[in-house]
Formats: sequence, structure tokens, C-alpha cells
Amino acid sequence: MTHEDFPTDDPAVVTAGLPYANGDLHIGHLRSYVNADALTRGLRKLGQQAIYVCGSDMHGTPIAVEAEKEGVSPEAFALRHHEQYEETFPQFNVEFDQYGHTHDETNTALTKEFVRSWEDNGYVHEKEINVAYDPEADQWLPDRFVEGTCPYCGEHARGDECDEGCQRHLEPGEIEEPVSTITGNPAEYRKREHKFLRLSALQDHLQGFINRVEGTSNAQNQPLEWIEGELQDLCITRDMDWGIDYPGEGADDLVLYVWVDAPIEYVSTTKQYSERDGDLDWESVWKNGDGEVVHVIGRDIIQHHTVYWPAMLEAADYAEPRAVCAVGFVNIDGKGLSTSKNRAIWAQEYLDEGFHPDLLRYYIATASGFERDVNFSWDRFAERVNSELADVVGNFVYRALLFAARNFGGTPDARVSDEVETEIAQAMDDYEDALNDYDLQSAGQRAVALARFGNEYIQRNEPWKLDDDEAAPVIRDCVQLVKAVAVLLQPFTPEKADAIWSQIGEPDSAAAATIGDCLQAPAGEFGEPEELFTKVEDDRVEELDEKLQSKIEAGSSDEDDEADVSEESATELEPLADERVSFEDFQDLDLRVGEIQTAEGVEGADDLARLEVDIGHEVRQIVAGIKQLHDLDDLPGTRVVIVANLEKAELFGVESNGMILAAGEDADLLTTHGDSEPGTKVK
RNA sequence: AGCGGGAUGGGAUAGCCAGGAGAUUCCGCCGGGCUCAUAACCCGGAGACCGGUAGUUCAAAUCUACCUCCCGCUACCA
Repeated sequence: MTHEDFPTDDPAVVTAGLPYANGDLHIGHLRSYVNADALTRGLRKLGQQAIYVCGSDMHGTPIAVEAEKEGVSPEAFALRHHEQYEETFPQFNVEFDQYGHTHDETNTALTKEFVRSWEDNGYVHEKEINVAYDPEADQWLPDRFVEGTCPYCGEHARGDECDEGCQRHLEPGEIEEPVSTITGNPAEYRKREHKFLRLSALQDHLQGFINRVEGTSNAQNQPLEWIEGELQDLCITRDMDWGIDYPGEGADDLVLYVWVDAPIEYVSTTKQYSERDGDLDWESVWKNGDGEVVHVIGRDIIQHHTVYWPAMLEAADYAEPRAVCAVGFVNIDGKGLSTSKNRAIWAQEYLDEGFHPDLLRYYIATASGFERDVNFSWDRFAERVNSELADVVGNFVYRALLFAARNFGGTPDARVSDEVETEIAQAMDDYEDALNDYDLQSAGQRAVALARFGNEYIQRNEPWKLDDDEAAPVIRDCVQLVKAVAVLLQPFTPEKADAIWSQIGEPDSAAAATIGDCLQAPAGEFGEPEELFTKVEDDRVEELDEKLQSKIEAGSSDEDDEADVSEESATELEPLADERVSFEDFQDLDLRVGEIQTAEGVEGADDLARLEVDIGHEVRQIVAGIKQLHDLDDLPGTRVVIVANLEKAELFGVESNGMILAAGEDADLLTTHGDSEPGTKVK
């Protein structure tokens, strides 16, 4: 690896974060894959040898959990999604040079090799830890099979990360008050031998790495606090069946943690590519560092790529990556997308609307800075497609080529003017700089700016007022500009660039062109062009917006409309508890009728409401997570059932003295049928 | 509250890391031009004291401190 400007002598390997094989692809996923694809194509434009590899992430507990729910094997479940991804990506012109999956032979073998190297190099140690265990189901509960309370911030958290609170990665055994996500049973901790990778021994290396690595600033900044603190060793084994078996001794029933074999897929796919296509030696790239490895990821997995992964590579004597580029998220109409609320634009949905993939590619790759979140709305989509692609690029290409075809039957016989040559050369320079900064937005917009210059240039010279001899040099300039635009735009809109390419009579594909071709003379003869881009009409935007809105509304009303019990929600009903409690145990609960007197939001909390509830003997202050689910103004006067003798708790600094009973995710408040007085005992 | 990301003309964006010319570009608005072209294109104009306060500096959108407001983090979503 070097930190020299692209193009370098060594090949580049661009990777995209592995899609997790448990759901459909949406516009948010596409941002990573499109950006990485455009970056790869862009590097090639600079003359850099570059391949783009990726694969499906098949292992881990969420897939095991989902597959179990469906009653299929994890492998079948994951493969189904893997195959779907393989079909979807090319439809967006996302073209991997190799696309595999983490469960295939190459990755399985290579992952085991990595682990053996770590063992040989002394980076693995064994430690007895507490692992959550469901005694009733007789089952170990790795990662997301368990949830509970985060030991660092006290928030509710998943077994492997504090998703609601401090975002920390949690090691097995860390989570407090563990509960099984399968049965809802309280879990107990049992002692168990597990394998650990000594991140602590790699701290110096990681600190150096984070300062050397290129890419987006968020990738460099976010893990800083973590790396400078005390690194905990990483538990690399799990008690489950689905995954890659631990290769060493005495760990027969353990599989490797999913984040071990997932990034190794980057190497595996490179290896598969090498074996298929001899123009790249995977070992020299990954082991000797004679290559430029660039990881494109979502900003939610920065830690994995700036801490675990470089540690894993170093411990196995591999070279380090050159860059980690973390893309921002995609918002819809200004709000975060949500798959369960159906606030999303699905990949297939976009295509079904009949839009060309290149339009979305352009939008998504150039709408904002690489690491910034980008907002998607159909309105904005139409605006950018119409004004930038259709009006500027499409119109310039069309008017220039039509003029050339009608008056000259192709490229006029003339020399390119100094002005245009300089302009194109400037665009090439800017473009090269932008790509070296991993700045796709600038690169893409530079291509459009060149087309804008073209419009200005043809306007200023008014070839339609000139005779052919005088017009020839102007049109010659314009055709050159068209060619340059096609080359520069190709990484973003590959199919559209090819369309221009054939319109100007160039052989082959614009994919093979490099920026040097921007100034190469275009081919001679060509006929009349066709319009490149169709505009998105206003009423179409309206229609799409309505569709999106009603989809979102349907998605959220499903949740609070109990009459409309879908199949999906039916299967999500928690199983009934098998264990019976004694009548005495039940008597321990002091359930009372209460009447809400006041309700107000708790400062700083999204969900919490502070209630004052009359329970006959006294008025209690109770905090309940119902702020977003009920109109607080309507609550006073409502009769509720409360647990009066629940231990006190402090939430957001407010004491809660009891608990309001409510049903389900929507906090449907339990009330009384008649008019029992506040304080009446419930039995 | 914590973590992360923001706040720049009416809307959307760039510039901030490496402080210095008239603060970029797109949409919209006003006026004009052109008519080869997808009612497109081109030119000109109005419109921002760059969230607030204080500081560093010859010089601050950019650096520092504090503050205000917004967004995501509850269904695993990049």
C-alpha cells in the first residue's frame, strides 16, 4: 500500500460493506454499493487498475433467529437473500468483479487460516466467561439471542451492542439482567471457555493505523476515543451451530463470531477473482501490501473496519488497508428511513416505477458529500434529473450531436480550439483531484459543469448563424466536449455514457476509456442522436409522493390497528409462559386502580411521560414510556391499573413510584370496565 | 441525558481539516438575449452581516470556549 496519488502502479481493490442476508435491499443499501461502484470506475478512469469485490454476509444470530421463525435452515434462508442480491445489483449497474458469500468454501477455508495464524502468532487466548443460557429451552444465547441492560449506560440493549444507549459493542457476558429473545425467559449466566483475540496487544498498531488511514473523516474520528482508551480483547467464538467452526483444539462446539469471517470475505473474493482471472495476485495485495485496498462502508460499521479488522489483519501478518470511506445514511423526505414502518424506497420498487438506474445512481452519489447523510425525495429527484441531467447534459449532447450530424455527418474536420482544450484539461485535473479525495460529489458535478460550459460555448459562438466552414471548428469543439462529458460521467451513469459513446460513433464501451480519452479526437462519422434523458413530470412526482405517503401510513397503522392482524404480527406474539406461579406469588403484586391526574413529558426523553396518579391513599408520581403513543392532554381522568408495590426507579432523573400496565408495543392502557374507585385492589 | 451528525440568500447544497480576493453551484424569483436544441439554452439582476455570544488573529463561514435549536439512535437499517 502506498499513499501516493491514484493512479499507482499497484492494483486497487475496492470493497463494499457486505449486505446482511436477511432482507430486501433498499435505497440506503444502494448508496454504499453505488458509491463504491462509482469510485472503482472512477479510479479506472484515472488509469488505475481496480477491482470491486463484495459478498453476502451469511452468518450471525439475526439470520439464525429469522430462519428459526420461518422454520427453514439458516443456510437456505441466507442463500435465498444472497441470490436475490446477486440479481439486484446488476440492475443498478453495480458490477462486482467478484461477488461471493461468507459461507462458501473459499471464505470458510481462509477464515480458518486467519484464526490459525492468530494462534501461531500468540494473539489468541482462552478465557472462561459468563454466557447467557436459557435453562428452560436448554440453549445457549449468543449475541442477539439475549437482551438486557447495558452495563455502561443502563439503557436497554441487545446482547452484542447497546443499540439504544451508548452504541458500545458489548462482549458476551457483559449485559445485565439477560432475557432470552426467543422465549422471553430470564436467562442465567453459565461459565464457558471462549476464545479471544488480543486487541490489547495491538493497541499501538491500531493507534498508528488510525492516523495513517485515508478516507472520510468520520471513519478516522469516530473510533478515536475508543482506540485511545483501553481496548478489550475481542471474543471471537460463539455457542451456536450456524457459522464457521472454530478450527483449533478443544472448541468443537464453537463457531466463529460473524464479524470474524465477514471482513475476511473481502480477501476471499479477491482470491476468487485472482484464481479466475490471472491479472491480479491476491496475496501480493493483501499480504505484501502491493495494492490499494479501499473499504467503502456505511457509517454504522466504522468501528468494525477501523478497530477489529485492522487488528485481525495485523495479527495474521496481513497488510493494512489504505482507506476506509464511510458513507452517510439516506433519509426520506428528511426523516430517517425505517424498514418496518415502510418508510423506505426499495430497490425493486424504484425499478418497477420504470426509472433508469443511472438516474438514481447520479442522485445518490452526488447529492451531498460522501460522508454526509443525503435526503431523498421524489420532488428533489425530479428536480435534479430534470435540471442537471436532462436540461444540461442531455440537451447539450443532443443539440451538439444533432448539429454535427445534420451539417457534417459526424465530427467536422477541424482542430480543437485552445480554449476548449484548456477547459477540458482543467476538468480532467479537477476530476482527478476529486477522486483522490474520495469526493464523488465533486467529480460527478464536474462532469455536469463541463456540459454546462458546452451549452455556454455553443451559445456564445452561435454556429447556426455561421456557414459550414466557420461552424466546423465550433462543432468540432462541441463534439470533443461531448466525448469528455461521456468519459467523466461514465462512473456515475455507465449506461447513459455508453449511449453517448455510440452516438458519437466510438467503438467499444465508454467503460474502457480513461480521462486521457477526453482529449483524444472523436471518431468521424455518426448519424442523428436520440434524446438521452426523459424528464420526470410534475404529476408523476405527485403520484409517487402519494404512493410513498400512503405506504408509510399503511405501515404505521398496521401497528396500532389490532383488527388488521397480519400474518407477520401473529407470528410475533410472544409464546405463553410454561411455568406456573403460585397464588401467593401473585398476591405479592399489589395491583390497584388509579386515576391519572396530570401528565407531562419528561425533559430530554422521547418517550417518557411523568404522570401523577391518584391511588386512593395517595397521589403517586409514575414515569411511563407512553409520550409518543398517547396524547398527554387526554390522559387526565383516565382510569388505569398500576403496580403499586414495584420498586422505585429513577428515569431521566425523575423518580417513578410504581408502574402503569399497558398492552403491547403501542402501550394500550389497561383500564376498568366500571367505575371502581381509585385505590381499589385488583385481583 | 448520552453517542453521532447538522445549522450558510426563499428552498437545496459547497467551502471548514491546511484562516485571507466579489462566499460555490442548483432550483425558485425579476429583467434581457437566442432560436441549433428536450418550452430547452445563454446573459444580467435582486436576495446571506455564514445559528448565538465571547475569544485568538493584521485577517474568522473556516480556529478555541460556551450557548441555542434541529436530526438519527424504540421494529437492526447503509
